[in-house]
Amino acid sequence: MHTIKDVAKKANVSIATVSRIVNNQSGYSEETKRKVLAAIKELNYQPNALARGLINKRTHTIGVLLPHFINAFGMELLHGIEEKAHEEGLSVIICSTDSFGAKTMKYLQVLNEKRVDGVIIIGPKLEEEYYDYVKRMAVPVVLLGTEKFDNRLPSVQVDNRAIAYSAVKHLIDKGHERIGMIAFHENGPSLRADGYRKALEDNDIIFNQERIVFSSGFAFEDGVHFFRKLMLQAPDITAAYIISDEMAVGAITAADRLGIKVPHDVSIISHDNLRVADMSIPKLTAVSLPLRRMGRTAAEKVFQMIQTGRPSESSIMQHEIVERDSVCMLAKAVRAKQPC
Amino acid sequence: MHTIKDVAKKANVSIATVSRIVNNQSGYSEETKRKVLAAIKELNYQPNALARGLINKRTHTIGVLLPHFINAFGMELLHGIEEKAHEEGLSVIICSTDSFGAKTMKYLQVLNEKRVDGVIIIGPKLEEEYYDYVKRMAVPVVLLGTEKFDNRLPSVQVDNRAIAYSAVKHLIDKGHERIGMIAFHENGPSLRADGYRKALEDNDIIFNQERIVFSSGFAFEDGVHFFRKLMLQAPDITAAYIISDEMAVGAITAADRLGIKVPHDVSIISHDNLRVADMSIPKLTAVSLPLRRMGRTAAEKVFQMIQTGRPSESSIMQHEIVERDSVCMLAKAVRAKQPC
DNA sequence: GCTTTTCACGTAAACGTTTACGACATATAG
DNA sequence: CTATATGTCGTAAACGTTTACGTGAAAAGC
Repeated sequence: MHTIKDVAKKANVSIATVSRIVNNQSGYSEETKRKVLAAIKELNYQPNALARGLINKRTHTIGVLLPHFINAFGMELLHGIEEKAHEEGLSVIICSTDSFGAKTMKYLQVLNEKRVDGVIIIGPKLEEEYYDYVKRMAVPVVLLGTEKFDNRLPSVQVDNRAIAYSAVKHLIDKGHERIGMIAFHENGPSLRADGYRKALEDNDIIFNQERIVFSSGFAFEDGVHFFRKLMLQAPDITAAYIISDEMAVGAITAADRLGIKVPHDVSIISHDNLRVADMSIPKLTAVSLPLRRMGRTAAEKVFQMIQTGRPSESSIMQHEIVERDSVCMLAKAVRAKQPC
Repeated sequence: MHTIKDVAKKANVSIATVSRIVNNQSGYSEETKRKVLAAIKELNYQPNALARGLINKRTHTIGVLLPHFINAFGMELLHGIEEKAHEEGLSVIICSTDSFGAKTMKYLQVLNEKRVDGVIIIGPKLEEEYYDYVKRMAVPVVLLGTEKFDNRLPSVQVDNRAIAYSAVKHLIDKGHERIGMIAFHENGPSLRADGYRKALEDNDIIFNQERIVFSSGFAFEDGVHFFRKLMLQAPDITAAYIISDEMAVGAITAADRLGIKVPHDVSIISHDNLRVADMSIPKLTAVSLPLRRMGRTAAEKVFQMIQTGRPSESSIMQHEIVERDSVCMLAKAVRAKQPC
């Protein structure tokens, strides 16, 4: 591995001149530039980013913390981040904090020691401990997720209440009234459950506790389990809003076993719109989140913050409903009993 | 951000002593150790990895090149890599070489400039250009993938011929004889198509060109398209080996539209055994690849190479068949015409 | 009690860059 | 022709560590 000194020697100039040429600043003749460039090519010299970083205080590297690696959801975000980051000349170090806990702190320390230029934290919420740490790190941090707001730090998120509202409104527009929901079990009040409730109220449908069920996860298995539970609790529903695609697929499987046809007996609208939404039978009508774009935006924000040194605004991304085959119209006449 | 000097000053010792304590070497009294540790804690000093790397020639960072980010397949591999890497104290930089091409070269350069300790390259094959470059980088490189062998570099792979053989053998064991395949269209001879053919031959079933179809991709859409094509070319098959889960799901969708029931009319065995295999209806019987473990193994190999300085052996990972619901037994009596 | 070993440190060079400063030569202005 | 500006370069300090080497004191050996 050659250093700038080797190049300088070979080109018969000082290292300062080589440096100037490499960083193309001014202060040299065309003649010497040629010589130096030739030497660089011949030795195929690559500047040492460590030495550069040491003096410039820029590593052109950001860290991404994401829980539950495997999740397709996080992957889309990560993809967006990586894409944008590399466009801006940033490398990304991934830290998968699988079992949320002590590991995260370790990762933050590593990122700090490596002097990353910024950090993106994916996840529902930010523990106080982590917040304190990143604050002391004094690098740009942006939050990327779907759940709680932490307005002490810039974030890119979606409005879960509005999303749930849209989803349920869509079902209502299709003629459904007895609408179930598989929500996520949180400590505090659930934004999505809120939106669900609000949509019902705004359309003069009375809220029925039995029609909402709280899952402990977002996976396929949770879908089959909690859909069964939902149908047990509220057998008369004609539609359901399910807060992840995987769960929705699980619900379809469960429905299949229960002899319930989707969408003929019960319509399903899901959340996220990942690849799998397009692969199930029937294809899922879903609220689509611009995950890739969210990742890009997060990367853009850290980049901006790195450049300007001042905190960025938070962004709330728009969602949209993409209609496929898991929701069907319920004619007013048949609303009573029959399937559509 | 405090440096070792600040700590030294605060503890009234030299920076050398601080360094020794931080790296816990010998050469100081318990007394001074206490003092220094106290100073470190008070300033919450974190050593600068750049400066360390500069002098130690170790960055404790590896790079991972992976094409087609989005793919769940690559994600499993990446997950394994990340897991093991962090266990060994290595950070991982991801480089998604989406559009295979010029981007890869850029990434390699970046990794080189950042002086990563090792590189893992995920992908079917290694272009000559990249090979030359990584050779010049003179860092441990391991190949991770499923396709071609490149025995100039250590790799972790699976034996695709054996896998195809197993898959087809499994179908034969279940009583099938007219077996189709959706293979991947490659320039050279396909290992998987080879295994398919061999399994037939070994069981005295004549190979029929019409029963094999070559896809240009591995995605859902390819599955629906090429399954349709397959059924047009060879309407009499009772089973098919399809080389990706997503394609298999696509095939089921296509079958559904064609009025073909899986597995009653045609059985399907797929490849990879990703999460989606468990989520389709019917659940897919599949050849399971230990992707996570493959990732771990790859990371382990680079780590080993970093430590010892000598190249590692290549590994071929074992596969297994996990039986679910997409393959059914064909009784000898009914082999002629009826479904099972 | 004197030499030798051991221990606890400090000094300074090195890692590979960037960059402020100064030196010298040439061009420009008066 | 002198004074000044401009352009091309080199020297050396700095970034934050690690580590070889040296120093002095205390401990050990005789």
